Amino acid sequence: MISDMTLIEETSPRERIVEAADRLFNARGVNSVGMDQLRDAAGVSLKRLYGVFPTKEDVILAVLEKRHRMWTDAVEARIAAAPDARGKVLAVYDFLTDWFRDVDFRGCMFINTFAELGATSPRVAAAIQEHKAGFQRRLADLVTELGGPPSLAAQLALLAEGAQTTAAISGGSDAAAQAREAAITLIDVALTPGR
Amino acid sequence: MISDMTLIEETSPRERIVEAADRLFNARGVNSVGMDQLRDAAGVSLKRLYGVFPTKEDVILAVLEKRHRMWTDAVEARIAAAPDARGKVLAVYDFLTDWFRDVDFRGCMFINTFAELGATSPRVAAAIQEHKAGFQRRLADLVTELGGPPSLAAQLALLAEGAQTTAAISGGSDAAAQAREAAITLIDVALTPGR
DNA sequence: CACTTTAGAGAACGATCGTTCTCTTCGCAA
DNA sequence: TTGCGAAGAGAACGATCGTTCTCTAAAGTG
Repeated sequence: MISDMTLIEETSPRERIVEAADRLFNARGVNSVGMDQLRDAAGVSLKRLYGVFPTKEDVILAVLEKRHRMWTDAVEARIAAAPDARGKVLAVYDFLTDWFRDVDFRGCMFINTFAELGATSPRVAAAIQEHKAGFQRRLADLVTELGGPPSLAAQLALLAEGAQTTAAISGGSDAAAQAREAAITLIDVALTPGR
Repeated sequence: MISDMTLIEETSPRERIVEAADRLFNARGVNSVGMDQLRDAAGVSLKRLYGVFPTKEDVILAVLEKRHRMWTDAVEARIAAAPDARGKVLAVYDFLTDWFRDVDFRGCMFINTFAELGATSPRVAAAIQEHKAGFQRRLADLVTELGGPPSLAAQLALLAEGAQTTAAISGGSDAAAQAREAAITLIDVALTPGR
């Protein structure tokens, strides 16, 4: 025994499960992926799978947590790289542009999962609402730094959400560019002293 | 025999099936409703159900068609009641306001169904894309009447889509009002000669 | 080495799904 | 009345789901 704490040699079973679940859930939806396929994709026995996650709902919640973390980190990296407050707000749409170009993009998993389980699983619904609320809060902070009113933040959030569903359904990554253009207009108007 | 054409005495079995399916699909999602529950809700035998719709996918397509018709009719009624071109564009968001207030509102069924079946059923995916494309075309026509550029129509569509997902997930019908406000701003800027 | 614990492989279980089949009843033409 | 086609009620089927159980091999401990 090398250490008394659990040691991660390559990648832990938990990580492999979450990673495989993320990939499969994103590609085919939550309900279309069975636990057996999860076991095969993760290279883990069913016993261990259920040892780590007692329920499929727990797997889903873990995937959503990971998505939330990666999404937030990627957006924050974009924001941090922007030079000024205005650029920080627009960085959100730059992130969307890159994201929509990803070959694996199949829409926002939070929106998709809410459509599948929102009416059935309260825990999943709450996690999704928390994610969206967190994004809106972050956007509100950025808008406040910019000197804009809270109503502007709400409008910018609508543009981001609309871009995600439009990109998912109609395809094409230009939804992000259109959202960015609209955001620029809304910001300029909100920050113009006259009117 | 009263007539040689099929006579609709009360409501036809087909209508009853589609109406029940619409209500159940909207409330719990497409995959969570079985054909047996559909039979019970429609008051129809399984044999007749499968006689009218050979497949569950056909039921879903029929429900989407009905939704598309009712959605389009309701929006067009709002548009027709507006006095001028600008009001006709804003009528779209007035419709959203009313819609989100409906106690049965559970998000846009097209978005929800795409999340559930978009990756699995090409026919369903195509119907959904056609619905969204039709909305964008109608919006583009209204914007053209207004004298605005096509890019404005795309931006206004993003606001409408974002309002629908936001209202579905975060609840509250104020998403429509926020979208309307943003739309006013975008329209005003696009129609202002200077700049 | 003997023994206990652990974990892997996968069969099995009960539920539910979409779909089909069986059985029975009913309405109606001859 | 007799015979027949249509339709309702619901059992049944095969597949798949989430979850649990069994069996066996391996590994750590005395």
